[in-house]
Order: sequence, then structure tokens, then C-alpha cells
Amino acid sequence: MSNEGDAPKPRAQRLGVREIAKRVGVAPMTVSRVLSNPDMVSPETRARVLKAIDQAGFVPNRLASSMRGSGRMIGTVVPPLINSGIAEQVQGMSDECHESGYSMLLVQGEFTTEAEEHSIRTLIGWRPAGLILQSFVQSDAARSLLQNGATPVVEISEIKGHKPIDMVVGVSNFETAYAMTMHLAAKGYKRVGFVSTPIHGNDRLQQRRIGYHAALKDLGIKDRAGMEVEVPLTAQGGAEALNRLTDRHKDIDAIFFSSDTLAVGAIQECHRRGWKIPDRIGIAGYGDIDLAAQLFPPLTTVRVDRYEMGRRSVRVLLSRLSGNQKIPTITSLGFEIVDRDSA
Amino acid sequence: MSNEGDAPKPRAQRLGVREIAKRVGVAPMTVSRVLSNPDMVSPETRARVLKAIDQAGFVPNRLASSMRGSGRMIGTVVPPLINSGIAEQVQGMSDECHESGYSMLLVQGEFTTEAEEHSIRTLIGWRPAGLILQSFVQSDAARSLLQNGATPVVEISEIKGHKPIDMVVGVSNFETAYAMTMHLAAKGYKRVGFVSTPIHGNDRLQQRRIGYHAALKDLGIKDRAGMEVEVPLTAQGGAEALNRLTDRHKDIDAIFFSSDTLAVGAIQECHRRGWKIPDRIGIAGYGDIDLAAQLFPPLTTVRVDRYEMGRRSVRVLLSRLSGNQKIPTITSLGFEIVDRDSA
DNA sequence: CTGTTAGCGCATTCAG
DNA sequence: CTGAATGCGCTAACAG
Repeated sequence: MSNEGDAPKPRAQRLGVREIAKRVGVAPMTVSRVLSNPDMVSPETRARVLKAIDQAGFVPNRLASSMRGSGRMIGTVVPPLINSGIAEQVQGMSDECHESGYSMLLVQGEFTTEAEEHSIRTLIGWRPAGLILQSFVQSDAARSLLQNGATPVVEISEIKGHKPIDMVVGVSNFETAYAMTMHLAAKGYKRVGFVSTPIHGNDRLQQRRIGYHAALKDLGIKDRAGMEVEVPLTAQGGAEALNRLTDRHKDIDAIFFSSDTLAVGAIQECHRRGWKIPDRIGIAGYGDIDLAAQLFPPLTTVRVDRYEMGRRSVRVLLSRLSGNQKIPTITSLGFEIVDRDSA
Repeated sequence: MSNEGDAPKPRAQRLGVREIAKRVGVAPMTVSRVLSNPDMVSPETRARVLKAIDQAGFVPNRLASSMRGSGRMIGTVVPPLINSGIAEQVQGMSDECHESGYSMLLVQGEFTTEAEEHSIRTLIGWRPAGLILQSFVQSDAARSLLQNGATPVVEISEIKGHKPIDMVVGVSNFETAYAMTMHLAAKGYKRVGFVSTPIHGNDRLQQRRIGYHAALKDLGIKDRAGMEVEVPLTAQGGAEALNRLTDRHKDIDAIFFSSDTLAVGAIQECHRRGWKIPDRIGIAGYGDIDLAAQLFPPLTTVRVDRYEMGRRSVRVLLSRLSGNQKIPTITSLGFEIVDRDSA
């Protein structure tokens, strides 16, 4: 029933290091070395192996390599990509990964405890060399998953008051919002509203809100009810926020939006109403998206280099992977208040 | 030197199906079954295994599973995410993957032959269950990589005149551009310019351009020199295109932008100049991004459901993976000319 | 329903 | 510089 003795074991000639080795007349190990440590192989042998690989159209199996410890994959969980400026970060991460020969496993997660934990489990299942998280790790289950494992973790997160799991890259959202609120005050605005997208579970937004309040307090401005709203992350959300806020308080003179997308929507709404910006109302955003400078009127906003944040997070991770333990646990990128015409 | 006889083989108790099995007192295979075919295991055994897994915080190694043939990873190569509407597609793909228990390996590629080939090689190295490509596969090397392999491939691509590698999901960019050009003509515009982002290597953009020309021809409008420009995919690019086109031809009365991002930029430029839209010039976009409807004035554009395209491509792929061979090779999604006020 | 055997393709030893 | 043996963790395939 089984073919042991005579049949030449007709196993389909699967294309692998073994097969290539056979064709060239060397040991599989030699082929493997050509792939990962070319210098350990003599130039001639190497050339012959390379040629065979090319002719066969052989693409080494990365899964197998990874199982032996040298995985070149990094996993990341990010918030929804649309309208959020996250796309820039992902681009930065992707570029940096690519240049270093890493692949990127991407999971999108919402800001809920269960979703977060599930995403992290999924990623860990693939035994990535490292993890980059943009969700605020809340659940204890998730934290312990991460801390037990030997997988390095970079959180792209709020810098302030955060107990890092491992490494953190980010900006102080508190500072940025504080700075923008102060900036608006310095420009003469007295009654500044604040608009955010859903804050729950997002430490960055939370800190922006706190920064806004801290600035008001330091300015000696009393909190008034109804100066804040929460809307979906869409241009329409921005318009809606403008409407709600200005309905409640006719005297509101500026609004600080926690996202440029929102601010852009609000500005369109002002055009629709025939309101002059910044005369009738000042509008400030957050993120400095591509459109911000081009907008009419140009948008005053907080510039955070999202692309660089993405790149940096990967770099920090890879640096740790290459055995460098001298890496600071926290990397804070700068920010800039970009003063344009909208406020 | 080696411990064979007496030493209890002190292999670090790695956490794996084996270890879990030992703790529960079953065979590794049973644990494996609990993981992938729970129904094949008796409820009690299953419960005990699940409990042990949970207590140990065990996350099964997906690399190992994948090597045995049941990989749940799909690979994708996409153009740059920023400003392109690709983010929506990625979101759709991600959501659909997630719901089906798949993970997504993401590679960003530029539209060059080498980059494309490199990206595809990288992806194939991970032996994904399937591939979704948004680059126009040009190089023969890449095509053969794809065709030899047994990996199902979905191309999100132009529908028209495309020789598919395997499956195709997309819209007819030709038709969309043709329809929009006709639409503009029907609204009375006589001299319509065309603006695109760099077209080279991007079959979708190529087809939009061809569609535009075909419509002009059918309308009996002669091609005039200088009615087209190519600019970077930024709002500023859109403004620049407007400037260049209106400098060349004072009498141009509408511009069809191959991307909403461009159109938005152009509209801002009009505001800056004090030009009324659509009186002084009509502006049409492509994509119907979130902002389009909210813009002042609202943007006339081509609506293509990018999110759905992403979802659909994954669904088509998974359907093929589950053995369904009756899948049509081409899936064409619809489009819609959204007539708003900007043209 | 459960267990046994065998091996996916590569790379880490260690020995030439 | 090259090779042989061994196993990463899991799951088909086949018994029982």
C-alpha cells in the first residue's frame, strides 16, 4: 500500500532550499546562507545558487524562517484610517519597514477594550518581531499579554502621564492643546469652544481636552457649560459642531477643533452662512493636513508630523531589536502652532 | 556531553499545543482541534482545554498553522494612502478580513515595475492565502510569479481591456470619465480641461483620460493642445493645475479633476481669486470623498464606493478560497455621477 | 470522539 | 567555507 522500497519517492518537487540545493549540488544549508548571510559563502558558490534561485523563480518561505526565530514582520494596530491623519502614520511606518526589509501586518481596531484585546491577540498569533500600537492599551488582559511576551512594543500614544508598556513615541497632546488655546487667547479670543471626536478610550483626545481646560484655567477663564461638543470624525461633523456651539452661545468667538477634518467642515459651513473668517468666528484645527495650508482661508492649526511619527516608531522598534538597550523609553516629537488666517 | 538517558530533558516548557495538552492530559491534536474544529471535540474536553488555554494565556502560533496549509493571511499591495481614497479601500479590506478571521499584510508600492515586483515577492514570501493587488501588474516577472503560484489573486483595477491574472474587482474608469465628461457637456460646458495625477503605470488613470477624450470625440469637440495637465496628488496640485490651465486658455469653462483632493484645492484657489463657482468656472472631481458634499460649493463628482470595493475584493478572494469555482472572473461595481453645485 | 505518526521549509547548532 | 542532524509549533492523514 505504501511505497517505501522501490518507488523513488515521488514527492512533488516542492520548491524550497532543498530543491535549489539539489539542483546546484550543495547542501540546503548553503542555500540558506546565501539567502541570509551571503558573506559566509564563497563568491562562486553564491553565484551558482543565486542563478538557480532566479531560474526557478524561488521565493523563500518567510513563515519557515520566522519559526526559526528571525522573523521580519512587525504588527500594528491602528484606528480607522479615514479622515484621521493615521494614513500618514501608516505610510511612514510602511516606508520605514520596507527600507529595513520588514513587512507590516495591519489590524484596524476601534477604541474598545474587547476590540483592542482581540486585535493584539491576532497580532501576537503571528509572532511578530515587534508591535506598534496606537490604541490606548486599557484592558489588563491585553497588558499582560504584552508584558509577558518578549515582544518589544512601541505605543504611539500620549506622552504625559502614561505608564508605558515598553517604549512610547508621541507628542504631548496636552501641551499641544494647551499651546493652541493660549495662542487663541493671545490673538484676542475670549470665548473659545472645543470640539472633539468621540473621546472615550482615546487617551490622546482626552489629553487635548484636558490641555484646553488647563489653558482656560491659567487664563482665568471660567468654564461655561455647553462650550464643548463631541461629533463624528467627518467634515459634516465639523459643520454640525459649529451649528450647535453657535446656537448655544451667540457670543462664542473661536472654536478649537481637535481635528483638521472637522475644522475644514466648519469653515465650509461658515461660507454657506456667509460668515467671514476670522472676523465672525475664529477656527483652529489639529493635524495640519495637506489641505490646511491650501484652504480658504488658510487654517490655523497644530502641526504634528504624523509621517515622521510612523517612521520613528518603527526605527525605535528596530533599534531595540538589534540589541540596542540604550533606547530611551519615551520619544517625544515636537509640534508647532501654525498661525494662518482662520484664527 | 548530551543528556539522553537520565536528565528529564529540561526543555523550557514552551507554551504550545503540546504544553497545553500535557496540562489537560490529552493529545496535542485534541488541543489543535479545539482551536480549529471545536465541534469535533466533546464539550467537556473542549471546556477543559479552553480553560487551560485561557489560564496559560496561550496564543496559538499562526505561522506554524500556516505552514501546514491553513494560513489565514491575505497580502495586499496598495498605492500611497495619503489623499488618494485608498484609505477607504484599505478600511473595507481590513473590516472584511477581520470579520472572516483573516489578517492583512500590507505593502505600499509605487507605480514602478521594480517596486511592484519587489512588493509582490515580499508578499509571496509569506505564503498568503490570497493576494489583492492595486498596482497595475506590468512586469512579466511579476506576472509569472503570480501565475505559476497557486495563490488566488484579485486585482483592483480597470475593468476595461484588462487581461486579468485571476480575478478582477473594479469599475470601468473609462466609463466613469466618459460619463462625467458627457455630464459636463450636457450642463452646457464647451471647453473642459482635464487634470490628472501622474498617470504613468496607473491603468485606472489612463482609462479615465481615455474616457475623457472619447467623450470629447463623441461630442464632436476637437482636441486642443494644453487642455490637460498632470500634477501631484495634493490640494496644492489642484490649485496649480487650475492656474496653469486658465493661464493657457482664458476661455476654459470647466475642469474635470481625476481626484477630489485636486478639485478641492482648485476650489480654494477660486475663492482666493474671488471667482464664483460654477459661474466663472465649473469644477468636477472624482471619488466623492467625505468632504465633497460638505464643501462650499458642494462638489460635483464621480462616486465610487471605495470602501465597498475593498470589502468586495476580500469577499471574492475568500469565496474562491472556500472552493467556490463559480466566481466570475470580473466584478464590476457601479458608479454614479453626483451632480452638485460646483459644475 | 481521540490519539499517533510524520513532516511543512527553514536555520540553529555543531562538526568537519 | 561547507555539511549533517535536529526541531521550531502545528495539523493532515490515518488509525483506533
